[in-house]
Amino acid sequence: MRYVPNPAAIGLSRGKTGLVGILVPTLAWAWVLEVIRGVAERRERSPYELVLFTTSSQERNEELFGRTLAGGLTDGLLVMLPPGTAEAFTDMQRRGFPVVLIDDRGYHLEFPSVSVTNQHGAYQATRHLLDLGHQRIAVASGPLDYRYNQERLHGVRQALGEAGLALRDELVHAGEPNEAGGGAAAQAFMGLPEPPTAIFAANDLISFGVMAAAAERGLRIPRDLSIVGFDDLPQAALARPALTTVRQPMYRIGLTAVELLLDLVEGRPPSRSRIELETELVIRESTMRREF
Amino acid sequence: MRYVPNPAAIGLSRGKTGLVGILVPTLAWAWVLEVIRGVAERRERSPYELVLFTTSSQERNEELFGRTLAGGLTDGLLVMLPPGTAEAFTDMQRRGFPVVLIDDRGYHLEFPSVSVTNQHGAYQATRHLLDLGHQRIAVASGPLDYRYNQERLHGVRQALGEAGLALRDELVHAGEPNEAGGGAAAQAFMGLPEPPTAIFAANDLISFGVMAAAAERGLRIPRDLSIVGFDDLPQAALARPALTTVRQPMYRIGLTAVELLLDLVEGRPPSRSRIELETELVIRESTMRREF
DNA sequence: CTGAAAGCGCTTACAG
DNA sequence: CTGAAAGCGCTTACAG
Repeated sequence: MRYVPNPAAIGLSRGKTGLVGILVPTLAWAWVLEVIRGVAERRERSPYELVLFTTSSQERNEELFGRTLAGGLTDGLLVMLPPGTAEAFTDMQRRGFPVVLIDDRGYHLEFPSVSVTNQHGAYQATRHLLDLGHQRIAVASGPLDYRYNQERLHGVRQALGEAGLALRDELVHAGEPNEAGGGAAAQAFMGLPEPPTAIFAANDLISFGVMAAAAERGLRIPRDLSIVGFDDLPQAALARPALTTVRQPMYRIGLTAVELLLDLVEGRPPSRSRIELETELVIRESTMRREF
Repeated sequence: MRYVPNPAAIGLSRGKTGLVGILVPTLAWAWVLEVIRGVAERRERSPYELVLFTTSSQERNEELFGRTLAGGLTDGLLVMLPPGTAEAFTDMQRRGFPVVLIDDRGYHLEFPSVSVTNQHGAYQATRHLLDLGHQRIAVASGPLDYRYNQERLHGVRQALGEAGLALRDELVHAGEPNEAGGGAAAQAFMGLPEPPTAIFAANDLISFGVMAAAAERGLRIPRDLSIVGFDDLPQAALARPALTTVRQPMYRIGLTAVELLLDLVEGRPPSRSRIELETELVIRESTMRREF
């Protein structure tokens, strides 16, 4: 009556563990947590439990993961992949172990994946700035070895190109994907003979760094400088001024990714294995018509 | 060479699974995520993996959990316990299964637990308001069947008592622990013949609701009304005005709780089994000297 | 000290 | 259709 089957025994005899894993680089980023929330809530309607793997300490490298995971701890894995750490997972994937990549559809064409329209999002953001009369638009990017940063840069180039403008080298800064990187970018741009009138930042944290650095130099946002971010973190709406940004549907990314993974784990052919979700431009207070 | 032992087989033969679980009511609350971050990062330095259980859908009730978990999925469990759902865990605990409660040391005296100085935090917040000259101080509480809300209320009473003041019934409102509850409390208080000049809210979300409702009525914060919250959510520092609040060390709660759990799981006698962490009053912009 | 066997608690293919 | 047996991949107590 109060019988509870032993999961380890079931796992051993059936060759399935009833666990599904998610591997994240860190839990310190708000958007990672939103993805996990999407995963966890969708998972509740499935018989699988969720194992949370983190890689924030360097010791747990890809080999360790390849082992732990390929060894049969989980039946399938969601991966937010840091660049250059794909080999172990490629191997797992080849042996038929279900792996779904989140937000990295570029590098590993053989993997099922869920990502967002990075290029189109950046395109929309840039169009918004162009529509407001801005011509000198700079890009405060994160590291360009991340595929999605490349895609966002392409989106900016595309919009500028359609307007007959080129993106000059001095108006692109690739640095850390956080406030410090934004500060560095702002400093570089503001030292230019002709500083930009608007900045597209590859994520919201960079935007906040730009805003802080601009404020320090006495620049008023958006009057003196328009800023668009990317992500729509919870802080974006609360910042002063509230940040215009490209929203990523983090929760839906997580939800979609588990659904795809569960299909693979249970042997159902998924309807699509490379899914791209729409971003959305959220216009708030940090952008305005160019007045000078 | 590339041998990877099978966790299910190890688990079956050794009677240990190498997994440790955390059961949370929801992932929608920022502070829950901070606790998880503390747990996950501390866990990295251990051989255990982390299973994330959520109860946000009502279907997964305590019995289901008692079964899944007692059945041997994990070697130990961290529990953020909703009130009145303790029975299954009490049972597990009695049978020697390691369970550590987070933030609920009141109800279940037999459990190891990690909590914060709720009463003292509220005491400090209230003292701060008294020091600013406030005499009519109201409490916008969450549900009083949560032990920590009771403790916070006691802290307020204690500070008022020391100042020779009593907390009158009409100055206590217990409602939902969110913005809506804060709005309702504000409405109740502002309709009073003698409205309060300061409000202690049992959490930050309630504070935000109070602030919004006050703003709607044309009250300026802190000039017309001082507000203190509890939690120090990320939004607290970004709110307008920035919220004075009692900080809970969420990250450290998580970290401390896993350490305690790992001690129990590995049979080490923990140094302390009922741990209370210090809160800290963070004074920002939402409180000021009473001027009328 | 080494190595073969039993056992952990299930599932499933198979004999009756 | 029912029930006893084999097997999943380890660990560990035990025989040699």
